[in-house]
Amino acid sequence: MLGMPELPEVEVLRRSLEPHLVGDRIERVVVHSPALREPIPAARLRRRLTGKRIEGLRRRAKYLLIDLEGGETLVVHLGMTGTLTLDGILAPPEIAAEEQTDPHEHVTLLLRSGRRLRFRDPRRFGLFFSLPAAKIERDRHFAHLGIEPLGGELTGTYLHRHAAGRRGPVKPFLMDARVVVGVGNIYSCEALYRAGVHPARSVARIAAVRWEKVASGVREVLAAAIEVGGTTLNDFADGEGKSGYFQIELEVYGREGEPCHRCAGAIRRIVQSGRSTFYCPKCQR
DNA sequence: CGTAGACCCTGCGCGC
DNA sequence: TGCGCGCAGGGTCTAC
Repeated sequence: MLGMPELPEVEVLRRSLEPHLVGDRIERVVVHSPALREPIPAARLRRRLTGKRIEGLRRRAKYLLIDLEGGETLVVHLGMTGTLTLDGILAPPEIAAEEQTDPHEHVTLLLRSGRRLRFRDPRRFGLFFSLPAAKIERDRHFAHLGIEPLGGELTGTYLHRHAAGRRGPVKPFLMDARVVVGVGNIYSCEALYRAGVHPARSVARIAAVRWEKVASGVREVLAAAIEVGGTTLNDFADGEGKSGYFQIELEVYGREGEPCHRCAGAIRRIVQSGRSTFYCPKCQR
């Protein structure tokens, strides 16, 4: 399985759902199985969501934020295997036919339009809860989060400054959400390949010019993935129920032993912080 | 304080 | 062919 919902996938989902959801209204909240990484607060959701109009969809890091009339915000995180699909006109027949018999469907929101917004997550790494919009910034899921990678703040200078006083390798540093959000395992590998920086290189040993390349590597690989519609995943489906679709070409991730597209040398795999890292030992120093 | 590791969970690929 | 094992991993919490 290559990849999972990372920032580009969530952003693509947001864009695809927004025009269909805004203006619709949540008629009923049905929680089929509350068991997730954190239990779904069924009673609160029923109380705060029922009857509310959907005002807009935002994204913060990999969280999808659905703003509702009255100031409540529905927070959805897809974890590794979560999907959010809108059925009715838009869902593929096999999903529509399953109705609520799908054992992995955790929540169904019945909308006034007659459509249903379904959240399913077999591996249960996702999150589904709500809170007042005004409290998001102070909520423990959001309070520590760093900058958005595509908001214009991600520069070499920013990374260089945040690396000061730190010692670890650059790849886990890039994945640290306190520094910059939304850079997961796949895209951190791809960004460092683009930048020509070795994933095990200490952040204390990266010069300003190279930090600039790391920053642009992150920005460019994420922007490219969003443009293409997110990387394809077996488990991922966009808001209209299509499973995966187009895919940006991954240069290193999942390509251990295969030839580097630039130098033809073998891509190598190592483990950092318990996670697979792929890189080209010749092109990345 | 900064970093490393455990944990949550199930589908799937692989080896025997 | 069938089965069992180990890997996949974001985010939060705990341990050092």
